[in-house]
Amino acid sequence: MPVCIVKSNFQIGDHIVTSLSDTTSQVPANPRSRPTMRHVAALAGVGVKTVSRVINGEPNVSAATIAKVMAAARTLDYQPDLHAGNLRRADGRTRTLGLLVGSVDNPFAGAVHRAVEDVALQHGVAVFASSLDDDPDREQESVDAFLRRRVDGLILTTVTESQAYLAPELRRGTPVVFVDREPAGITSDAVVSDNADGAALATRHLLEGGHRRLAYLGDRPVIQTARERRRGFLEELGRAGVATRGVPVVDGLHDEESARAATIALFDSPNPPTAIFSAQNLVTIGVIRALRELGRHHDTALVGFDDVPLGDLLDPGVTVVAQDPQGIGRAAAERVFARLDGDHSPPVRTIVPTRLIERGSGEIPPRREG
Amino acid sequence: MPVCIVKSNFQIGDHIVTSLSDTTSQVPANPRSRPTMRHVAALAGVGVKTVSRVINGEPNVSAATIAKVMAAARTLDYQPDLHAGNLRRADGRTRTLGLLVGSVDNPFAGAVHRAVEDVALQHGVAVFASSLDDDPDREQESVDAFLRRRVDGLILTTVTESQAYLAPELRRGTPVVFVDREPAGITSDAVVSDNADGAALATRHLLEGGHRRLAYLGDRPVIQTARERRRGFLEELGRAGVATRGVPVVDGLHDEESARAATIALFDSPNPPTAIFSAQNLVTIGVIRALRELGRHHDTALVGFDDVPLGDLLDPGVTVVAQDPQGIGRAAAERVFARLDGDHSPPVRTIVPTRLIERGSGEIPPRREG
DNA sequence: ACCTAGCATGACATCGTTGTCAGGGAGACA
DNA sequence: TGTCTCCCTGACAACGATGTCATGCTAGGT
Repeated sequence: MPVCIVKSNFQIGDHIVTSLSDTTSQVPANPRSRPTMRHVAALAGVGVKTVSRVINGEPNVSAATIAKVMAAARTLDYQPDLHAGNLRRADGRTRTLGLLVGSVDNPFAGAVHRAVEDVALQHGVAVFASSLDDDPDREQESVDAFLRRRVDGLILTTVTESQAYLAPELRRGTPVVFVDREPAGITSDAVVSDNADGAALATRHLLEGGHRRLAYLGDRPVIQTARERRRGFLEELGRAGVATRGVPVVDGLHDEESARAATIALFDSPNPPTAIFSAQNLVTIGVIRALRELGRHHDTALVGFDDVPLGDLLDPGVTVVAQDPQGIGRAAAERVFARLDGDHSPPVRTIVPTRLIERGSGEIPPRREG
Repeated sequence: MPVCIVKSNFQIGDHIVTSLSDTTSQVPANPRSRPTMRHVAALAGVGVKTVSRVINGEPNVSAATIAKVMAAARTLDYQPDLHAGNLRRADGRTRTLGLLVGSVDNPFAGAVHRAVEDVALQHGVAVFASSLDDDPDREQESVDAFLRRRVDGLILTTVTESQAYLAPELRRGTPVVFVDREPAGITSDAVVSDNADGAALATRHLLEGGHRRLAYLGDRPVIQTARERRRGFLEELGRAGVATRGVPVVDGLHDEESARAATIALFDSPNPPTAIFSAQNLVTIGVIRALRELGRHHDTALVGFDDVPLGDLLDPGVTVVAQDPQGIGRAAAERVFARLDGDHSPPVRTIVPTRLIERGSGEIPPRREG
């Protein structure tokens, strides 16, 4: 059937017969090889540049030629090679974007990713997504992998001490937007929640509930947001005139299990806290598990930073300071595209607001004891 | 500062001075342009091919030359262009993989994605991730975008009626692995849960609990897994000798809200079900919300297909037939790499087992009434 | 001193595409 | 009929890298 079409449409110009090697016959020699513009051109009986014009919708091609070329392209199932085109194309854009998040298997990152993808899709841009796993080496490797593939822009969550290694790339004009955590050793656009402020909000909520024996459970201090949240917690206690000496501050919790163990240890002391601020979503879940095990989930207040899936269906409902991962992802992607569209204004820090969602656990009053 | 280094290291060979145009001076003219191998070669005072050898770790380069080239590459912050190399490279691999999932913002897809990424990382392969949104057009566009970027392999969740459009690509030898849903109109590797079997397992569990008035709530029948799960449910009822006439089978539920509404409607009938099988995770959540609103969550049994985040912390705990998204992702990625490594055996269907997790909601006994 | 083998190196063509440019043909206008 | 456009079209170089091949050099054997 395709042979039919070939015969009826195909006219060989002498120059083609003499100049083409046997690897470039009118139809790819074996079906395992991929058709190129030259194959399409030969089959349509036109020059490669004309095929290029048709494929890219350039003007000044006759309707008859367009039809011939489209037919040939369809017959061969031709797909243009974006990267080959890019090599020569003036703007040098790969229409590709690199996204680095904590882990793609994490509700916060998933929402960020989805928002980025939606904005990218409108621009015809594909997204590389990688997981950071809070490993500096993985960060470097991911960024390298992105740059070797010549992404048009980067959206990064980082864990290295300094991102100065990105300075040359920034000078070359590649947009880099930091999400979730602010950059160090370099200035560039950033889209973040106000972590200190959100933590203070959570803390104030507990203080206003009458609690005075609070505890902080959070992630490792190498993580910038963890430091900010701890700062917000402690500063709010200071503002309220609560002595921070003796306030349990447990750092370095990275998953449910460590948070659960830390919580249990906390209640093994003579004067356990009446309220807990857990500064990360996995930590919050670990705390919930521990409180249930201890049977303290109805007499210990809990406010978490970052929302927890189905937090409203638990008993008690989980009060959280929720971030807006969708908003963060969208804003970050929009920054990238604004930069690509020629926005050369100084770097901006976009702060996406957090909000307190009261669901019960944060409204438990202090126990009267001790 | 960089100028210093340049001066001390740089030796110009005559042939370079005469042959290079002004656009290719020893250092990129302005810092916005990206250094190429020619820049590195000029700065190191060697030929481009030698730079290529060093960058790719090919043998037969003297230690001194290697040092010179590395120094030059570091000075210029050179990053090889993977796609340009690919154009000429024998194997034609982009070390890139396309992954299409329901939505990257979905716990099941997140786990699949993460597992795929981990396997890919071991092979030095980057992953494009896109969301399908159960939209056939989006499927086609995503696959096109992947192919134009010459991914080495595809891992796809699909929603088109037929994936025959992939036949030419398959003939060219691109590995295509279908995940979660089986392909139609084409044969290729697939990695899926046994949906009918899992649904039957859930149904049997409810029947063994003594229930006879069951209801099915599921996703749109255009989705292959939705059809399979419904089939498993109905066939199990048949095997148990329960008449399927009059059994409420509600299709087309796509999100929490529609599932919630459908559940409420179900209880608006004279003889509501004593047990519900919800065939998708968002549907399960919608059902839970509805049952709570109606105050029936402690007297109506519920088994969901696919796990629900924090399902063990709810009251009652959510009994589910859990899939193994990690296992699915890993198996799919391993199939792709096996094919890339030359495995030409016939397509295989890998079935990743499901398992029943009893947490309470599925063990509620039937109400005695009516 | 001569030959040979093998290492080290760079010139050149090439991958698939697009930018540039030149040329041919048709129609408009004098 | 002759010119001047404008539209179509294809040859060719170029993008940044690698495969191929030829060449120069050094060390080793006679």
